[in-house]
Amino acid sequence: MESSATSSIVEALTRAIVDHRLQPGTKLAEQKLADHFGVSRTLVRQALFQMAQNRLVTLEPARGAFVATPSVSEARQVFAVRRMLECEVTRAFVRSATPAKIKVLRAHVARERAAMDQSDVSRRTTLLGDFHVRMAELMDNEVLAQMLDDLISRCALITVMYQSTQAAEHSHEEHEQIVEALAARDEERAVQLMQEHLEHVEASLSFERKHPISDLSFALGSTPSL
Amino acid sequence: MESSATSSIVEALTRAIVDHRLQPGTKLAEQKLADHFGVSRTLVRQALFQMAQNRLVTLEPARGAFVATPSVSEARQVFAVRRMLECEVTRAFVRSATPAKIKVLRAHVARERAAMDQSDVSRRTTLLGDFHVRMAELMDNEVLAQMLDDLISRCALITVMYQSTQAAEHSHEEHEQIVEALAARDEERAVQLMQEHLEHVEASLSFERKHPISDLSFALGSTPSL
DNA sequence: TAGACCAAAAGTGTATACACTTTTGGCGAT
DNA sequence: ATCGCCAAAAGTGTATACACTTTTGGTCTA
Repeated sequence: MESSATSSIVEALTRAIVDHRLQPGTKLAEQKLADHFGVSRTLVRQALFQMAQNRLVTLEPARGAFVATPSVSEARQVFAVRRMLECEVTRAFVRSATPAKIKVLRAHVARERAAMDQSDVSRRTTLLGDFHVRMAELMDNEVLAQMLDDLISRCALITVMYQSTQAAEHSHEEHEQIVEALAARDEERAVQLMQEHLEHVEASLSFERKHPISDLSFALGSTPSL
Repeated sequence: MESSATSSIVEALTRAIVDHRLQPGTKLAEQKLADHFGVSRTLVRQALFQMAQNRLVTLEPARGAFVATPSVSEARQVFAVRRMLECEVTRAFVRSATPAKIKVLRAHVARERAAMDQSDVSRRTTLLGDFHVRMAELMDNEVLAQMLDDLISRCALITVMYQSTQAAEHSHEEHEQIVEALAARDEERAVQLMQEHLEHVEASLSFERKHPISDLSFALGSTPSL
């Protein structure tokens, strides 16, 4: 039932949104998407419904689906939740830290570094978000990991809307510091750094709206059709 | 688009599951539900999809939808997340507490009391869960509130599966204590109580499986059709 | 020229159709 | 009696059809 057709549409659209090839406010017409992916509207509708629950898309009755445009207030709320949740995740991580887990995080940060050096913007954004998901995954708590994954994809959309581009390097450095504190099993420092990191990310958002137009077919042009 | 037809199906099914009129493992056949609600399979499918994302329903490819049967491990994960999140919610609540907010919580606890006294099992279960959602709502954070709402409906399912019936009274008393600590703005005590409360609830789960069969039309019998 | 109005086009919301998969149940063989 | 096998029934997955709503764009009027 959870046919992979629908999920690959979700993934393609999600990537397009998170990579800001589809800008907030863009209309997502069902038939056009269906044509593009070579399927019927049925599957597209399922995908859009699903994405509406993730808040990456908003549905307006009888008017259709649009890439979500999170408000400033929503952005602040998302970050407030992340601070609550991730500080505790950090705390719990230190308690259950093992050399193997630290190694995974170090490897991840190294990949961030590589993406930075290559100025691969899309991959960089993804990896910076994934750092936080990795931590959650390492706690052996699926529920937690999926929750953070949702929150962070919403953050990606917020970031796209509001983040000035040069903040990435700063985020990466803070990730490195956090990993070192985790490796040292310095709980208070790790929590403190995580808290500050999230505050920095939130503070770096500019909260002034950019232009919300975009061409649908162009944005999805490079996507494998189905 | 987010037609209220679909959402009322979701609500009806959700209540039926949370009130354990539909037991975990019950097959949810699309055509039967469609007949019952007087709509086409299309809308039922949308509803089931949505509920699958909330983890109240699981979808097995080509086999259909079933009321979820959360594993013991998933139950523990959900509670672990709740402990992380709700301790922080409690902390933040104390900081932003006002007499008006305390009043809302007291009123809620009073409603719990009433449901207890009337032995209204279904309402009691709902209210005991809602206490935690109320707190989140009072923080003026929609994102947080909805997140907790999701977690708690999963808990309702878990509770149905694993909770011994007499634990409700205990939960209610603990809610009262928590509210008093919040009213006294005693942050550490409130957090401590919340933490213990969630530990008690988790500890009270018996983790031995009950019988998973059920008759679909019967369970939904009292539901308004569409 | 600006604005209101209306018909055509485009698009969404729901139902239905149909292919394909799983389940069911009976029949024959061991 | 039990197991395996196969055909019928039931059910899911996707596409299409059609009614109804919104949008578009042009014409008529002031």
